Amino acid sequence: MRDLDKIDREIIRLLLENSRRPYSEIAAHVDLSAPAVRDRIDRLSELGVIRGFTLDLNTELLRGGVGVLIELAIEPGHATAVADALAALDRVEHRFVTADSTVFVHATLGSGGVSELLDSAVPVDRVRSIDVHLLSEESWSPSITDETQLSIDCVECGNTVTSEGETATIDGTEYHFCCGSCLARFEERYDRFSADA
Amino acid sequence: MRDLDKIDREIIRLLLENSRRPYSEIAAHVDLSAPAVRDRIDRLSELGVIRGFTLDLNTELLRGGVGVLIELAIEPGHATAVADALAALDRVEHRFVTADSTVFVHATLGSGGVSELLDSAVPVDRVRSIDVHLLSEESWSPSITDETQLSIDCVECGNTVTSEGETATIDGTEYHFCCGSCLARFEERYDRFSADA
DNA sequence: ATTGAAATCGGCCTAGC
DNA sequence: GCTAGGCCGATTTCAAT
Repeated sequence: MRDLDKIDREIIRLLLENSRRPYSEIAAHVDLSAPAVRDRIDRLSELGVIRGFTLDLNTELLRGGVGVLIELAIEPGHATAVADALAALDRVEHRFVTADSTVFVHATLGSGGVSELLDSAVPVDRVRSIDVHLLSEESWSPSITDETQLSIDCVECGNTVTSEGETATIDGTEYHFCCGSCLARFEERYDRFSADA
Repeated sequence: MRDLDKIDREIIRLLLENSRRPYSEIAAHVDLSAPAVRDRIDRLSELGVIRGFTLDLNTELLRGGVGVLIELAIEPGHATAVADALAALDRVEHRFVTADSTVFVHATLGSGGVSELLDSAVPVDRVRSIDVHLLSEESWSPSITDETQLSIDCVECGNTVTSEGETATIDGTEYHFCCGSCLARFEERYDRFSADA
C-alpha cells in the first residue's frame, strides 16, 4: 500500500480549491499527464480519502431557518448510536463526537425548533443534557497540511496499515491489511463464511 | 432581485452530490438547456450563494494530527474579531460563533498542541475560558431543503432584500438593496466618497 | 461549429520478487 | 526474468462556448 505522496497532496489541494478544475490543468501543475492525474484521483476515491466532489455553500446567504450548534451529553457507550441516528436528518450538516461522549450537531432549525429536529431521531433516555447554542456566524475552510498521511485500519486486527501493509480485492471490494498473516486469516474466515452461505 | 426557485435548488442539490457533473447532465435533470444551467450557476456564484467547488474529504482516513473542537468563551463584542483571526489558520476547518459570544473551532492539532495553534492568533486578554474537546468521530453531509430561500442584507439599511429589492452594479461590483431609495442613498454617498478621493 | 476536455487503450518503464 | 503498478501518448467520444 502506497502512502500519500507530495503529488497526491497537491492534487487534493488543487481540488479543494476548485473541484471542477480540468485534469489537464492539474496535470500541468504537478508535472504529470492528464490520465495519470485521473488515475490518482480514482485511487484516492477508491481508498475513500476523497468521498466526493461537492459545493462550498454560503449558508449565511441562505435562509432555511436558524443555525444552531446543539450539544448533547450522552450516556457513555451510546454516543456513536445517537450520532448515527442524527446523520440521517436533512437539517443536520455536521456531527462531532467527542472522546467524553458528547455529540455536537450543527444544524438548521425549521419552524418546529429543536424538538422537531431531535424528537424523532434521538432516544431520549440516553441523553443526559441538551444545550443549544444559537449561531451568528459560521465558516468553513478545508485544507490539507504537508504532514497529512493515510491512516487506514487493518480490517482484521484494527491496527494502522503502514506502507508495508497489503491490499487484496475480494469479490470486487478492496480490503487493507497491516500484514500478510492478517490477510491470510481474513481470507480463511471469508471462505468459511462463503461456504456456509 | 429574483429569489431561489425550485430549479435553482435542484441544481444546487445535484452539484452538492457531485460538483463535477457536466452541465448537460444537470440540464437533462431540470429540463433546461446546458447554457441555461450554466447561467444559473454563474448567477449563484456571483451572488455568493455558491462560494466554490470543493472536495468532501474523509478526514478519518487522513492523519495530520488529532481532531479537536475548541470552545472559546470570549469577552462580549470581541467574538467576531477572534473568529476572524482564527480563520487564517491552516489547521482550522470550521468556525462557529454563537449569539452569546462563544467561538467553537474545529481543528486538527499538530505536535505543538492547542497552544501552538492558538497562541499566535488569539488575543489572550479577550478570552475568558478555553475548553478542548477531543474528537473521536466527525461527519459532514450538506443538504438544501425545499424551504431554503435567499437571505441577502441591504447594504444601505441592513434589512433583508426581498424579491422586490433592486440590484445595481457600481464599478464592477454588484450591490443589493431592499428598495429604490436605499439604492439612491447609497449611490449618493458613493459619489461623494469617490469625489473626495 | 469549433474548441477543448474526458474516457479509453496499448505499450513502456521501474521496483520488487 | 517476471509481475504489478504507475505513467504516457494517441484516439475517439462527448461537453463547453
